[in-house]
Amino acid sequence: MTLRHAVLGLLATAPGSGYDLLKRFETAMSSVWTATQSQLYGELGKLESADLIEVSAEGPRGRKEYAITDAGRSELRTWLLEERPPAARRNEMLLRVYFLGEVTPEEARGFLSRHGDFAKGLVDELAALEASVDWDDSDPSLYGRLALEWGKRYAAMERDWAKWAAETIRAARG
Amino acid sequence: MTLRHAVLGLLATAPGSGYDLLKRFETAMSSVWTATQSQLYGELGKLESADLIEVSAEGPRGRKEYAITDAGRSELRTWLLEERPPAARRNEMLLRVYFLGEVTPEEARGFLSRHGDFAKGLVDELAALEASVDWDDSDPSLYGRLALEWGKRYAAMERDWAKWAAETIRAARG
DNA sequence: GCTGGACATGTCAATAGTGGAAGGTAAGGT
DNA sequence: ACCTTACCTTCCACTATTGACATGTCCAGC
Repeated sequence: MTLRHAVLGLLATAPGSGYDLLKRFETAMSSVWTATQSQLYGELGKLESADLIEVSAEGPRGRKEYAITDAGRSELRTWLLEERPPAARRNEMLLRVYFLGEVTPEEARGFLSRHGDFAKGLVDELAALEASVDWDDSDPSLYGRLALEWGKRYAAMERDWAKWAAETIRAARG
Repeated sequence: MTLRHAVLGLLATAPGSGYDLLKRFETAMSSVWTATQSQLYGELGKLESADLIEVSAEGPRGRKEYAITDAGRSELRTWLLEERPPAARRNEMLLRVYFLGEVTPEEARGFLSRHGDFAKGLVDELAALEASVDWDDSDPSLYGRLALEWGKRYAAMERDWAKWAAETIRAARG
């Protein structure tokens, strides 16, 4: 039931059509949550049926702009504050690490080194992104900044871990 | 197609029945990948049809022990070395952070503080786990140790980030 | 001998998510 | 006028995942 709340959250920030929301998923939120067209339009229909959102305007080309309702805002608050975010239980990269005993130590180090390079690139990208954004003092940008900082720390952690892991393999297996 | 490779990886380490694998998913791998019964037995059937695994023994209670085939090992290697792990694109906790502007700053700090406590608990748990395990020098334990270290670093990163984030909110909004 | 718990596999219905095709409208440039 | 591009929604087929239910066997302790 998370897509539902992602949509509610986006509409709580500002009303928009399915097409608008799709763009927001593809850009600002792409590293946090994603949705495809089919999923999104389906969810909008369900949310409207449940009276958590409503059509606030209609535009050209059949465009329907949705806005969150009071019931929707209340549902969003409940999700934010009363439900515990489940601990993440899937990580494809780590799954591979688990099975790295199936290849040679050299190959395993190669895998980790590629991953480390990727994380290093990400660190730079996020730093550049942060520098390029004009951080005003409004709420949305404050919380977006917290999320961006999380990304930076995550990427740095993976970069350092990958380096350490490759060295550990070398020490243990050559 | 990741469950497929998770199963192949487990069977590459040691043969086992569906029931065995389920236990391994629930314990050793629970923070890395999960699978339910229905998914697992279904996947075992598909993998057998594709000749990536085979029944290596039958036991009491209809038990079928599966073992990986050469084709399966080759598929596993390809997945490990030639496919790029996709960047994670969903994080429910971060999604909530994104929308924290919908609640008061006090509530937002409460959310982050609870999350920080959770991460702190995890750091301790993982440290205890590490201390309790008898790390011999075999391959599986080397790579399991790398994964465990990742978990420790991840939890520590989240703990520190949550603390920083709560302080940042206090500084900006009180 | 019985019984409860662990072992073991299988099916079903429902929801979540992916990818693509189809069908159409509006606006802007040439 | 024409054409391209962006806008916008809807539908469909497929795979992945969850959770519950069904069914039965073996084994240890009483």
